[in-house]
Amino acid sequence: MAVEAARLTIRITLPDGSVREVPAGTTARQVAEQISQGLARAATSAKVNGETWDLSRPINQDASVEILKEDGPDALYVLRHSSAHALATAVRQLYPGAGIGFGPPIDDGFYYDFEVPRPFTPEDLAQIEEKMREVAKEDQQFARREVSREEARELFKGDPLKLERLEELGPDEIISVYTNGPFVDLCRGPHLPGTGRIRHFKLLHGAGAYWRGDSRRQMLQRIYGTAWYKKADLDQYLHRLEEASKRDHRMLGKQLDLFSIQEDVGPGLIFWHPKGAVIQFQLRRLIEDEVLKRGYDLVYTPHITREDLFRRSGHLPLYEHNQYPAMGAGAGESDEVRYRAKPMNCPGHVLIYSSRQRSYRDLPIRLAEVANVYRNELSGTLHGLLRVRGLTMDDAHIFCREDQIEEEIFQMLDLTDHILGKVFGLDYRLDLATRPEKKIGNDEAWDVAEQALAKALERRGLKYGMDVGGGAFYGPKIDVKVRDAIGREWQGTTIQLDYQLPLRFELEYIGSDNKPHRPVMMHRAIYGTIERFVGLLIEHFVGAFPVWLAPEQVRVIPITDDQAPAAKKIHERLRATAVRSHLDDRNETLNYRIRDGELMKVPYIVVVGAREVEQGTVAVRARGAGNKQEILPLDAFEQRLAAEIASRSLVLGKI
RNA sequence: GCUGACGUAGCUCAACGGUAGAGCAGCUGAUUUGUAAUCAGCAGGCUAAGGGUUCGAUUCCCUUCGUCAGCUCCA
Repeated sequence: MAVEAARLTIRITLPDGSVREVPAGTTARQVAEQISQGLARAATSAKVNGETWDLSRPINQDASVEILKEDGPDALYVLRHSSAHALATAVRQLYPGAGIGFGPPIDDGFYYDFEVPRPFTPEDLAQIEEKMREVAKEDQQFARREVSREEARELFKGDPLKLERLEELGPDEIISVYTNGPFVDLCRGPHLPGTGRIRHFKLLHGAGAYWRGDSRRQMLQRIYGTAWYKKADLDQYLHRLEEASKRDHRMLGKQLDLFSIQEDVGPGLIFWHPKGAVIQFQLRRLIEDEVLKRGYDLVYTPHITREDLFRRSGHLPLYEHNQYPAMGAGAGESDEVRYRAKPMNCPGHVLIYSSRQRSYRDLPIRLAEVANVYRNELSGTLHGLLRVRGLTMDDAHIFCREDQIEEEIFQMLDLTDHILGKVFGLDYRLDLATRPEKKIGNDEAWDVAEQALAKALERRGLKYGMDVGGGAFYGPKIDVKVRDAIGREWQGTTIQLDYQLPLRFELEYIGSDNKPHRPVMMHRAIYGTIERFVGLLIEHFVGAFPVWLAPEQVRVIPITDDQAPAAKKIHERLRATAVRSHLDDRNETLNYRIRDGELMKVPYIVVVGAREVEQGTVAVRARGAGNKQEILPLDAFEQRLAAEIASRSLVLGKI
């Protein structure tokens, strides 16, 4: 204590490496003012020894200090955090009894959760936004204060949600509260100097949200908003939201006539129209060809099975909430027999494995099946193709010896990269998901399994994140998150290790020691599900598929009826070489038909006029190329097209 | 499943509690087109379904189904 008191000055190191000696207790704002008034005005917060701090918080020790202006993610987080407080301030003024939950900054914005007797209506939101503008105009200063636990309890005695949070703070944690105008919040901070810096914001929507994210607890009313330092940034963000909705696969699916979901049949069940079915067909072909090259065998298994199978596998009762209820027995069977639609293929593949004796020489056995399964997903979670109840998994199960695990995982990661990275050009991110709360099997087995996955990932030199508690109930997994063009992440590929099913089904192989051993089992799906994958592809390509995947690859358009027979011949010749060609000889203008072809995102429009018929050429218009057409002999076009399809080129016109 | 909003022609959208409309698509005819919408005519609806209030309901209320956003869950 005596030593500290003796230190009247501290050393502040700035980003450029320069050092300033200032009195202890100097704030970042004072440091900024020393540098320049302009910097002080532009400052939003500061990085003190790597932590984001309020400008007004006294610095009492030697520190590195960086003044944060309005650019950069940290400064935006501060703005949005303060915006959340301004929102809560407004809500508290309009609804004095409102309980306050959490109000954090998030990507692109912020939210705050309120406990109110009646949910907010859109009109309420407009009114709240108005009030929030007043709060911003008043430029209420944010004041940070550290308080004792007792003091905090007193401060928030009317806020049960805050009290609950308060009691979770550890004994060593600093309890800080922030005050702006009439509003006090238990909050770690940091904040802007005042609400006056919150200028360009918009409340987006309200929604229910469970307190603490727990569906057993009360539902609070969450208000989402976005905030930016510059008006241009706000406008750009709102514009981006609009653009994003234009590439929504549900809308494009309708426009391009790819698929439908019909109320008469039920939610989450997909009708693949001819054009969408083409895409599914190509994906099936691709993966089936590829796994055959990689030593898998294809199998087919029943869609319904006796429910005892799922009892033995452990799906019942653990996974029952996701399964459709049991249906009755087949004719002639006992009334006590029940059947279930399969939610997963693993038990079926296990039965193929166990249908005969296996030798260590047979392993690994890799069984693949592009199969439909049915899962009774909660209605509120369904979302176009991205979350459905009738799923088509490109599923496979690998049965192998312990010493083969790492190599098999390694190979699966290679297959994943081949399909996602090379063929489709998608960026993806890996997560290692560990044991969940609801699980089967003991912790020792989980330890071994989790380590095996980590080892394979590391051997491949892949970066991965941890998803603690995110594993399947039967084993840990490596999940692949695919980012679509809008930036949202979806789980696609999944690679799962499973020690449980082999145990439950008492799987065996005869080892070189002539004794029975238990194989290890792995589950994996590269696309994840065809539905989700196609949905992602639609959004990724904005419906403009590469030629090999395009439902309609070529549209042949005769200029007048005189060329219709010749155009028909060209179309039929293309179709005979398995090119997906369509003839558009409708009684419409050329412009009309070109426009229609472009809107349907057909890669190549082949125009046939009198000159082309005479010379045996075609006038090819590539999608999106405007009126830059290319005239070439039909043979040459055919060859180029064939090469482009065969190479699965992602870029139009490139082989 | 939960909270809220929404559901009108094939699609996108209008219509104070007072006879349901438009554009596109479709059909018929004219037109025969050289690279993003030719013209005219016609047809298209138990306003998601069911119940209620009312002289009268697309409009107000209730129930069910579905969609959307978010939460929870998940491929």
